[in-house]
Amino acid sequence: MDSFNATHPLLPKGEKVGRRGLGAGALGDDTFIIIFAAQFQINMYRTHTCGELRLSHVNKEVSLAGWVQTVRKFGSITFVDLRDRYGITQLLFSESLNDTLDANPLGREFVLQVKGQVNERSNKNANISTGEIEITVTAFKILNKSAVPPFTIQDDTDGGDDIRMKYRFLDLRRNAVKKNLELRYQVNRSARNYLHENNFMDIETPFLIKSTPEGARDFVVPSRMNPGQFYALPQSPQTFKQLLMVSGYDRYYQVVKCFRDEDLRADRQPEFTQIDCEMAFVEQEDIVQMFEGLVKRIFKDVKGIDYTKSVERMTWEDVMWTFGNDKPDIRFEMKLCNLKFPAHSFPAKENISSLIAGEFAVFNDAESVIGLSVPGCSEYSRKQTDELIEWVKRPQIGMKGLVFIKVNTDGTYKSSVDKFYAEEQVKAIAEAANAKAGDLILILAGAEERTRKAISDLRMYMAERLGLRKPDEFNLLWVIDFPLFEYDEEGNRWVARHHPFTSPKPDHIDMMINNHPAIDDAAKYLAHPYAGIKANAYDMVLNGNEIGGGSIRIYQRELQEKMFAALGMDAEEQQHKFGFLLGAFEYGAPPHGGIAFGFDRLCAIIGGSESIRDFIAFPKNNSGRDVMLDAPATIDEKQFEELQIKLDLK
RNA sequence: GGAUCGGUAGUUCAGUUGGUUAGAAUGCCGCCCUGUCACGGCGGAGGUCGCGGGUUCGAGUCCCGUCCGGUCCGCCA
Repeated sequence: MDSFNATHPLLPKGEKVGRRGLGAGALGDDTFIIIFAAQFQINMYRTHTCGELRLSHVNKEVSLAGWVQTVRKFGSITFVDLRDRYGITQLLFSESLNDTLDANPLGREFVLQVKGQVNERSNKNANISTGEIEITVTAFKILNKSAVPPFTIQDDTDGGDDIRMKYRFLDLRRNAVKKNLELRYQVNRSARNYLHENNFMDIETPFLIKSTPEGARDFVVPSRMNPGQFYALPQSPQTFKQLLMVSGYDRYYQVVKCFRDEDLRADRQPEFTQIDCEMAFVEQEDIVQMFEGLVKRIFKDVKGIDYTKSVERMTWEDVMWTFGNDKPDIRFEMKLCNLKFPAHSFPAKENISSLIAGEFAVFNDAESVIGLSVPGCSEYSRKQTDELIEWVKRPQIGMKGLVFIKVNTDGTYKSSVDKFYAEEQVKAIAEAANAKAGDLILILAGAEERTRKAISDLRMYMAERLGLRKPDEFNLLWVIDFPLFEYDEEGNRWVARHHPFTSPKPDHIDMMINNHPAIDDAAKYLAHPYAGIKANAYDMVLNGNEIGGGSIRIYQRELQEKMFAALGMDAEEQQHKFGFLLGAFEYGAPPHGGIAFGFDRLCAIIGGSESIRDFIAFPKNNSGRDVMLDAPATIDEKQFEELQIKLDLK
């Protein structure tokens, strides 16, 4: 079995192993990055990695270890591609090893150690970095066999998502996944370097904390030592980082797991990672500048992009008005034309509904009528416009129909409402929509909230169709001045839009304190003074994705109590849930604020992918399951007994 | 909680209006091959058509239920 000749030393005589780089690189030096590792002598198993050898190594005696990618038998010689994390090196087994190979056949994914000489290839392969050389094997040892993998370990694998997730440890061997994890690590390093250089301190906060069911559902963990009681896993380290500010650690950060027991999406996992940051003695402007710097640094370090332009800022009202969405993609224009809207939604805006005055009942009956000018689509065929109509009728969008106006290049107009409006009127609408010759104007009508969301979705859909969402283009945006409150129609109460620790704009504090929160009629909520209170909150948006959000916090006990009260929490409940924080605010809490970035999502966007699962080593599936572990699972009877818990499943 | 698409060989998929023995590619196994690198050539094995029920002379195909997976809505301070 053992084809490796033990009497042969692994290495040429006199050469020492392994101390050249590993210690200095991996342990101490901040400049250590992935690619350098390939240049270190590794250890007793190998002198080089599979991505390392070049023409300059010719004639060297080396040993390599890795996985068998392919075996190509060619008469009496055999080529083997040996793969490790760093690359692929071709091995040549010549005729003299045939008998040994026959006795010890190699298969895909076998773990192999070889010793041999580096030789220049007669036929070079320009596709791989080691393509100019090969190893003429003198001895080999099968370190471990492998079962035939259920899918091919190649860039273009034949495996589907399901099987790859079940065998994720094999999937992770593939370049396509590996480069995503490398990118994730680079983003991590870049962020940590930037924050370290700016005097931020990484402080760990606990994972076993108390459940405070505001917002998302908590994951809970039963306590054996305290029967009947439960820990919760943190949705974020929010209160801890605020306490750290009270403690004087004025610049804190953590790359930290957060947990939310809500349904999943392609870009949502039950456990996910945030770059969580907090600063003391800051105003919004300090945060904005510091963390623009962070994202720009990541662009520079990871993508080599110099993001020199200033980051745009828009208020929440402006983005909702202009794009219908609080995380607009501003890589392209396509601004909305608000033809009709309820007075309460955007008080400062002039109503131009006279433009659509006429006999068209759909517009007349609608609360809102919003248009969108799509560049260069006036030539759309009947089939194409029908396609768009079908698209908005899908249940996810839920509109009843779609009105379009073609602004022809010859200056004429053709619309689906020609019989209701004179050409002059159509022209006026087109001008209001800022349409140019050759554009196609799409108009939706209906209830304000739904229509605004639908037109925003349509805007993204059209941009996608037109190829305007370029994955290699990055456009940052700060959305500021969010509403402090949001009305929860189901619970018939006001809830914090960001979280209850977010401070109101100073001018709006009076408004918050002097208006009782109770409201009987949900329909009245938009007219309620709370609807107009703005928060010191900000989101960072990248290419139509919210990548980070934060706020300047409340740091005075009295104001925090008013805030809790506004959310319907009486003094007793406040004390029970957040007594520790209110107490801390009495002992010299400094003004402070912070931000948290969705690390997985940031990596996915920078990596040009829609799904964050590609950037997580061991992700959960759509139902929150780990299909590799088959978790969650039931637990032993003994464990239930220890916890003093009895199941009573409905 | 809801909508929608899918489940056929180890894997990725095709499979007509319901009709003979369910196919292809790839992977796997065997033999041949001294410059391959998506090697090539010849041969072979491999199927509970997710599961259960129904309609029918006959079901991979139609119907009902169920399980699993993808995407989305609700939800995600």
